[in-house]
Amino acid sequence: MAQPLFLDMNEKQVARVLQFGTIQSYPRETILFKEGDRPDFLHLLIGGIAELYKGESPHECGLVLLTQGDVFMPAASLFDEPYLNSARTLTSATVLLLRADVARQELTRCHQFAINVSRVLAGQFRMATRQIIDLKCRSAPQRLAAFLLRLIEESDIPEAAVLPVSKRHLASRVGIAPETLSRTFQILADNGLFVRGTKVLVRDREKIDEFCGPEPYPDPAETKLQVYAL
Amino acid sequence: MAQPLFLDMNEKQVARVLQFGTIQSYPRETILFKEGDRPDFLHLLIGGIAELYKGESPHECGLVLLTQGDVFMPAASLFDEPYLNSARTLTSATVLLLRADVARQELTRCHQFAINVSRVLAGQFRMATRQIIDLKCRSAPQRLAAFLLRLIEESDIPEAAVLPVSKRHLASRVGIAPETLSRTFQILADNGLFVRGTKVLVRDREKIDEFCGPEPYPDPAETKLQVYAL
DNA sequence: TGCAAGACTTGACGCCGGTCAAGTCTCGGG
DNA sequence: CCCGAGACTTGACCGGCGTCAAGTCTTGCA
Repeated sequence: MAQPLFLDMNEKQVARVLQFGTIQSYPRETILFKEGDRPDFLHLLIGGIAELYKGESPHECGLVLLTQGDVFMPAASLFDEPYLNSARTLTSATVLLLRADVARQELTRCHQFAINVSRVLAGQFRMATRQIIDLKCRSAPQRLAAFLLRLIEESDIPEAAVLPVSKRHLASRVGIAPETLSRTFQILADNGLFVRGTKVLVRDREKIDEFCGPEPYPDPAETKLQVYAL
Repeated sequence: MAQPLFLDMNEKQVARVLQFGTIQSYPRETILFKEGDRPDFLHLLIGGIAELYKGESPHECGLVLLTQGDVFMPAASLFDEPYLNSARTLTSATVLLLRADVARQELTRCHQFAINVSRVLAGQFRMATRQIIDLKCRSAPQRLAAFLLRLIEESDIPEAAVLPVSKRHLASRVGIAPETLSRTFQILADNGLFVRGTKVLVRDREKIDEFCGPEPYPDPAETKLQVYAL
């Protein structure tokens, strides 16, 4: 596991953070923590998909999708602030739980760990900034297209991808109603991007890039601040 | 200046970061950097008000307002990533310019600086998260009310405040058109929050808190991750 | 294999908020 | 003192997206 949090740390240092850590497997739709909670653990997602979300059942809305390798909200865990949002698994998932107090201590003890934390936080901040830009500068169809294109970048299949979550969750992540999502797929089909079932397919790259509008997401090759979140 | 970036660092360490640093004063509406630029400097705002924004003149939109003590996008400067957005002064402003390469080196040299960077980034990330929540879970009037209430928290006058920027910029920050802003003030007036000219006044605290909906912003007294941005 | 529950789609409709256009108000400069 | 430009407001209109209500399609399970 090339965990950015442990980059360039020696074995002893890593062992110190992992001390008292446990690996847990959860079924789908398991709540990991709720907004307002005090963080006891630093969560590292090892497998499966999880979601950060806000609000209660009829009015909840998704904030981020987390995939393998992602860290949950170190901003809260590492500085002992209450969570701003809740988290749950969407698929069955396995999580590495590190004790927050141990991690916090390592922050003050190991310089390299502090550097790594900075880098991870910087990456997450840029992700968040991009999402703000998306919400403020793009229409719903543009946001959806941009999201799908990013999905395609990260897939191994060229110019295609598979939806990692249900359309309901996808809608929530993109910030639209599920009904609107369906209709929006039709709009995208007219612009070179097709979705049928869980398969996503680019038929006209140029047209859909154009449709997306500003910032076709900066060249990922340039990005040293690795973040896996969607 | 109680700059969180320099917290608990000794004089020598601070001096090293400040080396080659310069203080600049700019008139209003000066562009400090543009999206896509490579960061040469780490900007610290010493006085005045600045804005992070995205896009070109007719389609631009404001992301954050920065005030005294704020750091501009360390996520970009400290890890040598291109800026995701542009920045400009709104009022005349004075800025401390630190060389990005010097700061980057200090990150790897001084443990305490790395810790401070983590804390600042964590605070900025939580700010960003809150804004995402605002955009996805709140209506325009709720966002505006929440923004004004936060302004009031930070003002010295109890239950009142003065708008720090023009209404056009305020509208842009909240994510609505200037015309909508005007109309929205009337809605807020019916709910206990009055704005006339540049003066903001709470007449019915309970009613406006209720109107704001979810998350009346967590008790600032609890928040150790100091951020001044609006 | 068949049913029931949930996921997804489609249609009708309404409202929030954006846009365009025409005022009014403010303020600095000739 | 008046003018003009820009900030702000007000009104009319419209389109995007949410909501409600029926469908249809999928899937797990008996």
